[in-house]
Amino acid sequence: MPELPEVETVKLGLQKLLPGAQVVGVTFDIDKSFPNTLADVERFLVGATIVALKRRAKVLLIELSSKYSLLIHLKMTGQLVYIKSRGQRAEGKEKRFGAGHPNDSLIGRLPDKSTRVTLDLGDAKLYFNDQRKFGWIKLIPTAEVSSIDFMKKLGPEPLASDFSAEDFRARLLRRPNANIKATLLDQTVVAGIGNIYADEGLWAAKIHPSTLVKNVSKAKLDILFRELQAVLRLSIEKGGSSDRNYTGKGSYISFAKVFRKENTACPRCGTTIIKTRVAGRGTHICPYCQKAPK
DNA sequence: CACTTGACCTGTCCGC
DNA sequence: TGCGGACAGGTCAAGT
Repeated sequence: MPELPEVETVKLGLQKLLPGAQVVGVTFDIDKSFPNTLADVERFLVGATIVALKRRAKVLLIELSSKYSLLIHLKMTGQLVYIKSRGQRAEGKEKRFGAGHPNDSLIGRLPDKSTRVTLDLGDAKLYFNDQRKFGWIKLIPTAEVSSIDFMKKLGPEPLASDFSAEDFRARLLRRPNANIKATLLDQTVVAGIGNIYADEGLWAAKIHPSTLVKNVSKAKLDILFRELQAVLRLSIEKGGSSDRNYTGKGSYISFAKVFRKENTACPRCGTTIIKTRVAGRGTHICPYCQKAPK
């Protein structure tokens, strides 16, 4: 899925389009993607006005005037597509957000078989598409959002102004015997880091992803903290990594140093980047800069 | 308990 | 062209 920078990009894009819009209708199937009851949806979603967009970790929050919020997790292939209704459509009004989608070329012919939920906003529609069906949308009272299981377990936001290198180190060290990549991917340790930014951060800090947390020096953990923040910030600035998330944006992936760069030269030392497997995930490293632990 | 691996789904790509 | 298997930016349950 979209990781923290991608979801932040979705939020920033939709923030310009959704607030003030009224939800006049909803089309969905009650399934794992959207577990709420029809009664709840009719009562707290239909008729409500969108008030604000927020993000926590990789979750997008759409706050409604009904005091409920839509929580959206895009997981691997989730995507939000905003399309002005026919007749009111102006050039460039189709905006797609989130992971790449095989039907991008069919934009304007939604819904399609990957569409799980359609919000009718009167003069526009917002589609939640998710090919692999891992993603979800939940309608939850805004006051209870932070106390649902998923949100409760999340670690701190890595870019929060009060999140320090000391906090970062202390939290990683709660899993001393796990490898550092798995620990970075653990959302209860730090929220929002996924496979791309774990690989990029570890490369920047010259740490092999298989290294046990307890074997990474304090100095290296401090460097990792700084580099991860830098990589997340740069990606947000570039509009995230999703190659097709919304037209003309999402250029971070072209700034990636190792992610999906196997068989190319390490920009630091020239050694060929390799792809391997760590923590059950495809993992990209420079075998010279990132020495494997003994 | 700490940590790792498989499953969840659908689609694509790659080798035979 | 067809088929099997591996893989995909995430998270949870089940396994060791």
